[in-house]
Amino acid sequence: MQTKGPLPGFRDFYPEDLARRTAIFRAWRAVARRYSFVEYDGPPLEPLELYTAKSGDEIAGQLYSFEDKGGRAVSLRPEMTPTFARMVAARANALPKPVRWFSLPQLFRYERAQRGRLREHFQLNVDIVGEPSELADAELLCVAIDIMRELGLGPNGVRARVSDRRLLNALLAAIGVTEGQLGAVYGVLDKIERQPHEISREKLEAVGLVPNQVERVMALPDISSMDDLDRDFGHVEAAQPAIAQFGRYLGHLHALGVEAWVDVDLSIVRGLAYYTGTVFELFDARGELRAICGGGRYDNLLGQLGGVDLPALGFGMGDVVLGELLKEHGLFDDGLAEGPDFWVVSSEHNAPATVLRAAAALRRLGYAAEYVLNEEKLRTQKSSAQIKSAERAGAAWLMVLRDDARAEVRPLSRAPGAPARDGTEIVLHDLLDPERGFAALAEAGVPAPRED
RNA sequence: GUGGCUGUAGCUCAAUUGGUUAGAGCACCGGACUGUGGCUCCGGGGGUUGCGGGUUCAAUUCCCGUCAGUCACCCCA
Repeated sequence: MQTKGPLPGFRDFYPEDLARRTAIFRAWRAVARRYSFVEYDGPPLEPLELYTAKSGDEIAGQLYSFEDKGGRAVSLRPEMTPTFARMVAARANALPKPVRWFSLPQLFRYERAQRGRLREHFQLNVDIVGEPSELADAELLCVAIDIMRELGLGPNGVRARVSDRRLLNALLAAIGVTEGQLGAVYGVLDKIERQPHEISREKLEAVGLVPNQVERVMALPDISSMDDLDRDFGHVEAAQPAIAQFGRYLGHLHALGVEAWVDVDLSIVRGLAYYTGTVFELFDARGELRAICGGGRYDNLLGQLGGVDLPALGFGMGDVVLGELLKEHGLFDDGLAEGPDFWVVSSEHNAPATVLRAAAALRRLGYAAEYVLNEEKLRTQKSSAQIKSAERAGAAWLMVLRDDARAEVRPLSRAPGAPARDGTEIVLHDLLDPERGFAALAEAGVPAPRED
């Protein structure tokens, strides 16, 4: 039933949903920082021309754009790169190179929603500016792969498919593909897995490739190693620099310890035209979902967008497909319950106000504390019923009041059917002093409060 | 934007060839088990069957439209 709810393609985040999102964000930030990237952000709403100027009308049809009350043509951001380019360009001379920035923007597009593709999503953006070395390319991909590792996904669950446009251009030139045919050939390679080979061949013939050229293009996706490259193109003098460069890239990935994830795949093209060098995509190993992540080197884009001639590379990783994959692998099950640290239970021997004082003291110490939020129940409800509430709330510890001066502290969780364990008695007054309070709780086995 | 499939309680699903007041489990709320627990038992709230029209004595069921979801195409930052 769907009478009211979020707009099509938008999501409500219930606490359990937000907990999953937060888990993804945590992994993103943790790994990015581990590689010494720093976080930035920009406006979610930008001038429309920021996006139409770059690639013409290519994505204009999918922009979530409108006119604001001041008559300005504006758009919710569909991607972060133009904003990033503007910000970097504005301080290009002052920033130490290479620039290593990341961001977690919420992005928007206006198109029909389908699985893994909504009108709104969060996308980690990681970019490096000012470094032409393939060491930077390797570092960048390593970040993306390390995030998979951080989330519990190994080489059996996720594959990184890598290619390089400079390499591909060199190989296509060796085959005899002309500049004018390049775009069409890219298109065929991009779809070669999803489209019958007959169609691919027809399209290649349609742009003027002779049968021998068609077969050599169709064979490019079979190249999966440096050995394959040497075998098929080792004799082509003009292709050697690009082949060697790609080899260095793979070598760095090996040294960084992520080689097990990486597959050479020359059919990885990436849709947008601005990539100039390495390109890569991360996929679930079963190939059931859309790409988890995509990126590469775009050495000319900062010049076009921001007017500064700096090499750059980056990737985007969305939360939607990633979330589906984590759900499939059952990696979302733990750590979702955010219950209180303590549940304070009243007894017939204490005044209700004592419950409030005990909870307040725990909270001042930094613990999350809860109790039955109903005065009548606080006076009369049996402790068994209160403990039942504590369980449902997911509390970690019970503080059962003995009277107005003392309480028993014990862990709530226990094996089903096991008898209740005896707790440790503490003096409530001790909680008012941090030093004595933490000491008393430590004696009962309670860890220090979490800080986050 | 184009086409296919699907819409019944918060969730998963029932309801005879079209037939009376649309049911169950889980979840939620309350209570009992006469003061330290996941069990068990009892009770309760909750639906204009997505919405609107049509056919019919009668529509959850058949037809049309619409909205939403989903899949494919287009596209993919």
